[in-house]
Amino acid sequence: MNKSSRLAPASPLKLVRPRRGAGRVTLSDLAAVAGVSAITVSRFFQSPDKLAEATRLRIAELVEQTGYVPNLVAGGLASARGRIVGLVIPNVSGPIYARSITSFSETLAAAGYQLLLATSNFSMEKEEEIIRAFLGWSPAALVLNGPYHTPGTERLLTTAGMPIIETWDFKPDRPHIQIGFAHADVGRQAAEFLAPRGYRRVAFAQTPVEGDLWAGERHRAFAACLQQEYGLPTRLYAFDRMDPVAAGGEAMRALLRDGDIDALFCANDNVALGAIMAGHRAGIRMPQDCAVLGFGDFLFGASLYPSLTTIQPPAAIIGEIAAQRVLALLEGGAASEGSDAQAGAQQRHHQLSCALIERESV
Amino acid sequence: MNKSSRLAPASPLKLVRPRRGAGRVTLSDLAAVAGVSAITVSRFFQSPDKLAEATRLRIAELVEQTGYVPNLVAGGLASARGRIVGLVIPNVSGPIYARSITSFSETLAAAGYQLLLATSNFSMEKEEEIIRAFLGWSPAALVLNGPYHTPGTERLLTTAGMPIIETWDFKPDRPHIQIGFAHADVGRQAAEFLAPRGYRRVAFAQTPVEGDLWAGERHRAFAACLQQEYGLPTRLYAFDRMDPVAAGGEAMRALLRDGDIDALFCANDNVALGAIMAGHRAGIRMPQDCAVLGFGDFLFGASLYPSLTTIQPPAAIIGEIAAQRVLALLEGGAASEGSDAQAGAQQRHHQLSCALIERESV
DNA sequence: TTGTAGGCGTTATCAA
DNA sequence: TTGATAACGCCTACAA
Repeated sequence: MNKSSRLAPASPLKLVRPRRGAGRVTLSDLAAVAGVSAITVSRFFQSPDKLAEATRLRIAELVEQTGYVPNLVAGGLASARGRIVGLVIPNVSGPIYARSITSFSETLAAAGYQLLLATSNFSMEKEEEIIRAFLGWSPAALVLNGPYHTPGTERLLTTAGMPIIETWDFKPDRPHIQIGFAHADVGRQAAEFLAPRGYRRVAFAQTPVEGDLWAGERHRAFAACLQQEYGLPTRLYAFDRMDPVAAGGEAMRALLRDGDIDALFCANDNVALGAIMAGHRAGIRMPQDCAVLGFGDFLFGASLYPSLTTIQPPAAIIGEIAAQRVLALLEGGAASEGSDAQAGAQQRHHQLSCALIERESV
Repeated sequence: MNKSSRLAPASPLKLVRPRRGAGRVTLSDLAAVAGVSAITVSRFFQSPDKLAEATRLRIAELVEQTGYVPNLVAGGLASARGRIVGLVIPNVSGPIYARSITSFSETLAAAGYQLLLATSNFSMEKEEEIIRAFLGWSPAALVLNGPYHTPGTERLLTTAGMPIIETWDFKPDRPHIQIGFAHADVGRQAAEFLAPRGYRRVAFAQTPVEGDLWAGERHRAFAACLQQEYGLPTRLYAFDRMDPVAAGGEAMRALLRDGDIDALFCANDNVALGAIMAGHRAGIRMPQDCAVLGFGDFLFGASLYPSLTTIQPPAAIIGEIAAQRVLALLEGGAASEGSDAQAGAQQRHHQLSCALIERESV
């Protein structure tokens, strides 16, 4: 069948190449040289324990000598399940998702899965495009950020026929697996941390990143909790068209001009960094003149002056659970999203919480 | 041929599903409904202009109604060139590579390519594993960081038969396409910036990230240039087992203890951030008591106090050129790495340079 | 402008 | 423990 399965006369291991394909050594080439059938070589990779010792060794040697790498594209087509997982995130630049990606991809890689990655830049339309493109690769699973999608995306997802996981948020009524935390909880957490410490004139510094709906959720819950539980108003400082650190700086400058704020909850640690640096430049003492609370627990928080009190999302955990969840669903054979009766059902959703890291800035 | 190409009696668009495959609508299904052959539907996606207006419209409508997504796995197998590009980077957490990934993936996505991503964590062995796994997907191209690989990787690369691009470094004698800058140049650039400004007691703050060989290259060239051109010694502050920001803090504290350093060149901006914050904590004035020079031009540099003078690597440009280079090689049909006579030859290597962003800290 | 035939490299299925 | 055969869904080559 395979015309390339004869050997070049001179060197027994330099195999003749096929005409159209990638030009690589194939399973059949190896099989011909080893004197077995292709399926036997296939089994060498799939379930080596089902081969006779001698066969296994012979094939192992050949694989070593030829540098054969199985064609996963062909395998994916034949088995209808490629070992590839699609991950769509808002951006890679923010340290906030980076930690999730790292733990996610490392856990998956250990199980032999590869990561198809694309960034939506906080745009639901772009997310839909990406998902459509991903689906063409029949990924084993799809991991998205949060529950905000276009109707088109929702339609794609319901018919996708593979595990769909939404991360970094928690909305219990969703049809897909959820691994994350409620951003409203974070807002309340911040309010209930600041108010009892005597802060009465409180503000929120918004991130300038358009489409980051979560920052808005944190802000609303923060303000609502302060109002309802403590009768306190919240001022909002928001600036467009700049990076988050600069926006934090602007917020701090505006706040000092207004002169009546004693605690600033920042949309994230980058914003907080900008606020703190602007505070230094203005010569104020922190937290005495103005306390600063962050969100994200970025790398630099502990090294700032004052070191940053912040709310730490379970970034690495999210990535790890997502990966484990994917693997459990796939390896367990319960790959269909409708299989609620399976083992996954009781822990379909993972509601996590954020830790408040108390340092100097509050 | 395709047993699923008949319609279910009740609803004209609910297609019968095949037995073994992914269970999705296929090209043949669509073709049967449209009353054309499969290849015509294929052409609808490949070269729509070659179809008759009426045919195109009919197929377009069907695609819309069924939500058909072409199976890229099958397409990749048939055409031996999947629209997928492998990218291996040291890590996603550092903002330094993030910008490259973003511009790279966005340029590629616009051309319909997907990104297979994995992180080597600065380990050459892990890089080899990743590349081996990637090769199984027959990526259209492979983009790596720098020229440091295991012998096994080198072997894989020479026989891979696809464009290989090494980024973020520049070593002209490499067999693969290079897009980056010489880190030694950065070291010299720093030396020739500091020395003429009267800084005589100079130190380098090393990053604690093991395997980041480039920081070492910058340091060596920095020290060598200062020694040879200006007769100045360079002190090295290096700390292990901590994050880069903390290492910068330690460096600054050590430096202040030693009391005889007036300029600190940091392995990157995270290290510089730590140094500046430790400076604030110690109550020194910067740059008067100690100047700080960074590398990387991270987001926060402009917002620090003092704002950070730093060396800006062409991160986004690297990603963009890499993507364009990949596309040119692929679309131009010159996908083979040996095709030097092609258009790519004269700009095979791209040596870029870094800009020195002068702000307040030096 | 459209179609036919055959193959891409692997795995599922069934049989030995 | 191993093999023969037929998909998997699409694309290339060639033909009409």
